[in-house]
Amino acid sequence: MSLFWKPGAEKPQLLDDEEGGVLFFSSALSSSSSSYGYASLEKQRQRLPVYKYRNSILYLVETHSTSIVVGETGSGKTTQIPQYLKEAGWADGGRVIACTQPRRLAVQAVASRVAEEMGVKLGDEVGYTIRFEDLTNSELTRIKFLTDGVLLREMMTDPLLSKYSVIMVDEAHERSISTDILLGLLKKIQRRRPELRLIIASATIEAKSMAAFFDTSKKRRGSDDKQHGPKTEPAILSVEGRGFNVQVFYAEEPVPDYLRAAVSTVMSIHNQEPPGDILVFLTGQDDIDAAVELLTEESQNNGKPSGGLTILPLYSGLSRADQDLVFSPTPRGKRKVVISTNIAETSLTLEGVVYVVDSGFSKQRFYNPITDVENLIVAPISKASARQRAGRAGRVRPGKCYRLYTEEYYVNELSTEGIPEIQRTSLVSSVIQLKALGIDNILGFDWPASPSPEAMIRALEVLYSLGVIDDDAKLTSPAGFQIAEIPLEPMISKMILASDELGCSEEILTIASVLSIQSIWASSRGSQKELDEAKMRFAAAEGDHVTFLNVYKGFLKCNKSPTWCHKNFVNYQAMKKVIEVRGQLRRTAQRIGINLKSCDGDTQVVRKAVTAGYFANACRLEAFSHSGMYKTLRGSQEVYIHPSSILFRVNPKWIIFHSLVSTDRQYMRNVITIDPSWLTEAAPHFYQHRQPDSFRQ
DNA sequence: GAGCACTGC
Repeated sequence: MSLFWKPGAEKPQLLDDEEGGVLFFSSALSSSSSSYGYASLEKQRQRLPVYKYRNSILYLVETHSTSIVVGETGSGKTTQIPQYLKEAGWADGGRVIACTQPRRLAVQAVASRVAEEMGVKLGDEVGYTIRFEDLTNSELTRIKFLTDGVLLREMMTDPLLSKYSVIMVDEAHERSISTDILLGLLKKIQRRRPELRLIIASATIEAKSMAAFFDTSKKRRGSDDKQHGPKTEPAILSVEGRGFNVQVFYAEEPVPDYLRAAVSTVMSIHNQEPPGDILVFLTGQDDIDAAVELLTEESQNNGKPSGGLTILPLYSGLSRADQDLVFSPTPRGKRKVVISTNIAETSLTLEGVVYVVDSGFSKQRFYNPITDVENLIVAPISKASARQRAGRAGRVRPGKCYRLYTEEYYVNELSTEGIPEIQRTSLVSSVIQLKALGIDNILGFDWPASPSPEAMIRALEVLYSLGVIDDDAKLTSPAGFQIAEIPLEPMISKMILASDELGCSEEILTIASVLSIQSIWASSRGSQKELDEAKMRFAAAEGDHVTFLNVYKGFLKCNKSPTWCHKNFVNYQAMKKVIEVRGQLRRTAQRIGINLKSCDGDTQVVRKAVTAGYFANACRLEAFSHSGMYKTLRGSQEVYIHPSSILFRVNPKWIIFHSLVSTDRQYMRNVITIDPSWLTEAAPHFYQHRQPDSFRQ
């Protein structure tokens, strides 16, 4: 540490190439090429821990089909390994080195860093591809960063990924669905392309289980020695990180209320510890808002005026402006406290954090294949998560982590790693993707972690009912192939397909785009009542989907004006995204032969198209229910219209919902009125046998 | 009259 940064001066550019969490200092980023010369960049590269392993890594990649690199935060593996490979000739002869990331932001940030280090223009020799953005040049690009989802899509046109010589799958420990599917498929590709090299890079992975997955040497024992090719047994290499030491403290006794415990822990840190920001991990918006309020109270009773704390919430539902507040520098004499969801564990990196308070819980998605319902449940985190959270305290100097659970609990109760996403979600999208890649035996697919047979069977049932697969579980033609081509949930894609015949594709493309955005309403600002009133200006008696069409129309009519959005409680950023997604879907729709046509306000055909995709979510109002209770036609599950819906308290007799949110009750979000006769029209195989009973008026 | 961890094509 011979370099010191003078307070008040511009901070040096910081770029986290490990967790995918990146903090941009835009001014530093744009001026960096002029302020840092090539030599200093080269020196920076050599100071990274991974530099010592350069030759070992190149040797392993040369001699092994698969290499597993375990590198802790700050090791430099993501930015350096692709460059080492390039320098060693792996990109010669027109070949390309690929490096995948789970997140778009990480792809962009790492690519621009590497381009800068190599002194080339981003998009030439070094490029990246994410949805909506392809900054590569097929002639020039030798190192390509991309999201793992994009690489999966690329396999649809080039199943063997033949242009790549080395594929590095980064952040593999996160075990996202796309990463797992990608790993399964890459293992298959390796058999056909022995010259392909894989690098699995991760922070805390159970390297041995990953190595076992890629180890095909046993089956080939005896022939291995005679072959001149690479060893099929994976190599494992560990690279140390560059983070500072973090001292971990545990609760002496189990904590009855983690919210209060978190607040009092923050207060005692504030009162007893030297300066440094505090990051608190809680589970969700509710918890966080409550903790902010409680902490604000406590800190005001603390003697000092305003308590010396700047307290900020952080979760994805916040507007961009509110999220950006956590990055603003802490005022002199103040201490910043950020109370956050898991978003600060991987997606966002906060500099200046010295203390972490870890509740030990997070919200996790679980899927019930019997009811086909996904739930968000507060559950204990894994040891890997706990370590990751603690590490957030050691980015700028040695830090401290306070765990609101006992050491015994950590050792005995927390699982080593989380449950892979593939075992916690509906498999409908994954199955259709594999089918489209020609993997017909889904049950026999070699997954890094197998999903449950129940979930696989349920996915096949759903796809069959949508007409995506036939009696032999093969993709139908053309419908199945068309639906696989659209990058959305198969139910939405089916809706788009149906809109072609019904002559309302323009409207359905709008609805599909809105449904794929979190929310188009500006919810965090102003009172709830005002938002509700604003919504009523767009309200359609037919339901939320048609209401979305009215908002979209208004947005176009005012020339996409931010002022109009503000006035109408519409989220401007979200609407811009709707336009973007819609544009992409429109191009995809045209490519697969869908006629673009508007139904000019005929909402009946629009609702029929929605029914074609979501018939399984049909509900009927209980005849004598005063509380607005509905029952699903399939399964007779008790459900209620969510208060955010335009049809809340209207309670039409027959409706279809887009999704369920389960809390104390099952709430239907985004509902639309239908005529029950459309159900048998849309899905005769699904509803015919139930007609006598369920359809009585 | 109540609530949406986080990604991604």
